[in-house]
Amino acid sequence: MEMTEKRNRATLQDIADRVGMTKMTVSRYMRNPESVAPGTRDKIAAVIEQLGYIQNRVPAMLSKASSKAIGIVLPSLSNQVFAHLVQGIERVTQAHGYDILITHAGYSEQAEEEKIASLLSYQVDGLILTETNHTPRTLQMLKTAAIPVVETMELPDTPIDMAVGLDHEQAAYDAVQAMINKGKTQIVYLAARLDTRTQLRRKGYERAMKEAGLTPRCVATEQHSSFSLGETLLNQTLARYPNCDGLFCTNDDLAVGALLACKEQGIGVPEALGIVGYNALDIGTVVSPRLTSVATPRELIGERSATLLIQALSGETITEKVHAVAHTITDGTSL
Amino acid sequence: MEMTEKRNRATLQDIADRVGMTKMTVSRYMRNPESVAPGTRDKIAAVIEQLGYIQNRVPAMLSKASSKAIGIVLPSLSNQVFAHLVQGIERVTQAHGYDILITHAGYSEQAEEEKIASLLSYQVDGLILTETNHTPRTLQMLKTAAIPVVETMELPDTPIDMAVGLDHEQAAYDAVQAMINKGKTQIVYLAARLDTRTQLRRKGYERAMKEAGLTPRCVATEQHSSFSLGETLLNQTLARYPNCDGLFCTNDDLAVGALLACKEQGIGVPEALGIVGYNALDIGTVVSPRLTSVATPRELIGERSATLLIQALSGETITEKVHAVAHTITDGTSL
DNA sequence: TTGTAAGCGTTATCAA
DNA sequence: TTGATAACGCTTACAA
Repeated sequence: MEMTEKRNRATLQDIADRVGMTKMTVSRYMRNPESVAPGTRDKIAAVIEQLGYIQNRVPAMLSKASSKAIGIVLPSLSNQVFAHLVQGIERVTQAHGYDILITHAGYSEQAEEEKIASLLSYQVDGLILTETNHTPRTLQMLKTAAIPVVETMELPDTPIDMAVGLDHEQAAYDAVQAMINKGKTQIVYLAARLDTRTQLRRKGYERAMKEAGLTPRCVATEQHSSFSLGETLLNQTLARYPNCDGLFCTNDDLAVGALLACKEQGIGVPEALGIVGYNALDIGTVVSPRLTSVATPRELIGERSATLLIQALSGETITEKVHAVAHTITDGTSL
Repeated sequence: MEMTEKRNRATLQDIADRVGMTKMTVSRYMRNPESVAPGTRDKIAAVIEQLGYIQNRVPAMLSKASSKAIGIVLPSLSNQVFAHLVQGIERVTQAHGYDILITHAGYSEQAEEEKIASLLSYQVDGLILTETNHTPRTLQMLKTAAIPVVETMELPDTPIDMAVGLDHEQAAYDAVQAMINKGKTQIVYLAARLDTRTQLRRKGYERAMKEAGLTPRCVATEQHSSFSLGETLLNQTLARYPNCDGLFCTNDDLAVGALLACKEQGIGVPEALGIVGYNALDIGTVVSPRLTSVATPRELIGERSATLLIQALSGETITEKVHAVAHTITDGTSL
C-alpha cells in the first residue's frame, strides 16, 4: 500500500488508503460503480464524498493523448453571432460527453496561431475555428496535430479539413439585388473592421452593383463595429455621397446605428434611404422601421460543425467535408 | 537512445533522436535556448521547425499540478458586459504568461458546478467566477482544490476567497433616487432572468422607493433579456400601471427596447416616462434621447480580479481580499 | 472481485 | 554542456 499524503488535492490513492484497497479498485468504481463489490462501493462513495475528490483528467490526457475536449477559437466574445454559434456547438458536444474550451483571437491570424497552439498543448481532441485565413505555422501545427478541424462561418476555398458555413459573397449579392429591385441606385456599402467576411460581402455587393450598371461605393474603417460607429459612418457617407439612397451594412450594429441616426436627422427610411443589415440580430426587430437584414443560421452552423467533428472523432469517414448553409433576407421595413 | 516513432505527434524524444541528443537537452532548449551549446541550439531549432513540434503541457500539469491557466466561468457569452470583463482579465494574465480557459454556465448554479469541475480537472491554477451563489458541492470542490478564487461583479456576503465587484444594491438605489429627484413618483422596475444581480438591484430600487414614501412595483419575467423583451415589458407595464412615469430597467437591453417602443407609441421620454438602464453599453449612446444608465467598470473589475489572482498565485499574502469598485450614472437624456 | 506493473511526455534533481 | 533517473496520477493489460 503506497502512501501519498503530502499534497492537498485528493488522489485515487488517498481514497484507496482510507478504504483499505488499491487505487485500481477506486479507479474502477469511478468509471463504473457496478464493477466493485457492493460493500466496497459504499465505502468508496463515502470517502469520495468526505474528501471532495475531483477527477483529474490529466493522466488520461497523457496516456491516451485525448482530453475529451473540443477547442473553439472565436474572433470576439462580445458578438452575439458567436454566442449563438457556441450554443449550437454545445448542444451537440454536451450530448456526446465532450467539453468545450473557448478562446478568442480578436480577428488576428497571429493571435489565432497562439490560441491554437495553446489549445493543442491542452490536447484538445478537435478544433472549431471561425476564420479561414491562417498563418503558415498554424497550418503546419494543425497538420502535425492531425486532429479533426472544422472551419465555420465561411466556405473556405481550400479547407484545412472540414467546413460549415455560408456563402457571404452570394448573400451580400442577394441583399444588394433586393435593394436594386426596390429602385435604389446609389447604394453605399458600410464596412468596419475589414475582416475576411467583410471583404466577401463587399465582393458580393460590387458584383450586384456592376451587373446592374451601378457604381459601387464603400465607406469603410478599420475600427471595431459598434452602434455609434454606424452613426459616424452614416454621416461620412452623407458628406461624401449626398445622393446616396441606400446603405448595405456589413452588420446589424452599423445598420442600427445608421438607422437610428437617420431618424434623428429626419431622413426617411426607407423612402429616402433604404437600409439593409447583416445577421438579423434581435435589436433589428425593435427599431422602427424594423431592420431588413440577412439572416444567418449561426446555431445551425454550430450544430453541424460539432456533429461533423464528433463523427470524425468517432472514426466515421466523412464524405461531405464542406457544408453550405442557406441564408435568407428578413422582411423588415427598412428597405 | 530510446526510440519513439509510432505516434504522429512529435515528442521531445523524436526531436532528440534526430539531433542525436537526449530529450533532456531538447527540454532545456525549449525553456531557454541559451542553456544549450550554440551548435546544438541550431540543430534542435531546425528539427523543431521541420517536425512542427507543438509543446505538450500535459506532463507538466501532471507533475507540477499546475497548468499556467486560469479558468473563467461566465454566465453568458452573448452579453457584452462579460466580454469587457474578459478583456480586463486577459490584459493582466497575458502579461504574466497565464492562459485563460473560458466556459459559460448560463446563470445556473448546477451548470456552474459542472463547469468548475471540468476546469479543475484540467488543473487550472486559479478561477474567476461571475456568480456568488454556489452549490454545496461547488464550495466543497473549491475548498479541496485549494486554489485562489476570485468572485467578480458582485460583493458576496461570505466570499469563498477573494472578490472584486460593485454594490449593485447601492447602485440601483442611487439610480432610483436620481429618478425621484427628477420628480418621478410612479417608477416601475423592469426585471428579467431574475438572477442574483437582478434581485440586488430590486432591493436597492425598493429601498429608494420606500424611503421616499413611494410604492415599489416590479414587472418581471424569467426570460432572458433582449431588446424585444424590453418592448414587451413596457407594454405589460403600461397595461398594469397606466400612471407609470418612470422605468428603472435591470439592464440596457430592456431599457433600449422600452425606449424605442416608447418613441414608436408616441410616449415622450423623459417627460412622460423617464427611463434608466444599467451597464451603460454603447447602444445607449445612439438612441434618442440618449439612455441614462448606471456605468459599471467591467474592465477594471477584470483587471483587478486577475491582478489579485496572480498575486495569490505568486505566493503574496493578500490583505485586502474584497475590493469594491465605484459606479456612476451616465448623463443621458432619457431621465 | 481485486491487485500488479508498465507507460503516457515532461521536468527537477543530481551526476558526469 | 549534457545525461540518467524518478516522479506526477491515472488506465490498460494481465494476473491472482
